[in-house]
Amino acid sequence: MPGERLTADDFTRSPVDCARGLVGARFRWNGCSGRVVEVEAYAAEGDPACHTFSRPSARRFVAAHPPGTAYVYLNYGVHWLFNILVAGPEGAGFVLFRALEPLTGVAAMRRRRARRDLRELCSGPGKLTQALAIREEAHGREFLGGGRCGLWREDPAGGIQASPRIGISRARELEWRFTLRDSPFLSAPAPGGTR
DNA sequence: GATGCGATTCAC
DNA sequence: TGAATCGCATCA
Repeated sequence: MPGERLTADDFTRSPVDCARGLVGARFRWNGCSGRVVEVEAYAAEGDPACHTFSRPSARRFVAAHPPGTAYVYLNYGVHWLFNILVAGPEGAGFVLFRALEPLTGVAAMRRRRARRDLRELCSGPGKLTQALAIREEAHGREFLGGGRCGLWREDPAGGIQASPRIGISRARELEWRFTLRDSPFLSAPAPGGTR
């Protein structure tokens, strides 16, 4: 049973707090849903790995949209990556969704992914957008209050681990990747300690 | 206008 | 281990 629904207000703390607080949450998107088992935080200020560091367009996006807005972009010219905009007194940034534990709509996920194993459906930022059919049309959308999409708080039973973010070249020292401990649905094992 | 680089995934 | 593939930033 999902807990209370998340609103834009839940994305007004720091990007790190928002990311950590999302682990375990139920994510629903147009008939599919999953448990959030892996996210990363990116800070608009002082984080060289964040798009805002080198992209004026990302800075314009942050300035022009409210917290809770979807930030979706094409990576490597191949994969759509899904983020949620964070904006508040503690700073702005993004939470990148990196992996889900599939819960409902599994047949559609399997069809879109052309994979059968549950662990191969949403175990990566590009995989989960393909499984849930999240594409560029979601970019800039306020989806938290929608009837078919949204997030619901849920206890991260098992605990949360913090570890370095994946696939970045800058600011590797920051442990801003948050994973549900021992989940078999992660994009990669988490080496970090309990947090 | 041309060049280089990715918050990745999958096949080889 | 390397190809696929393209928007955006940077430079000429």
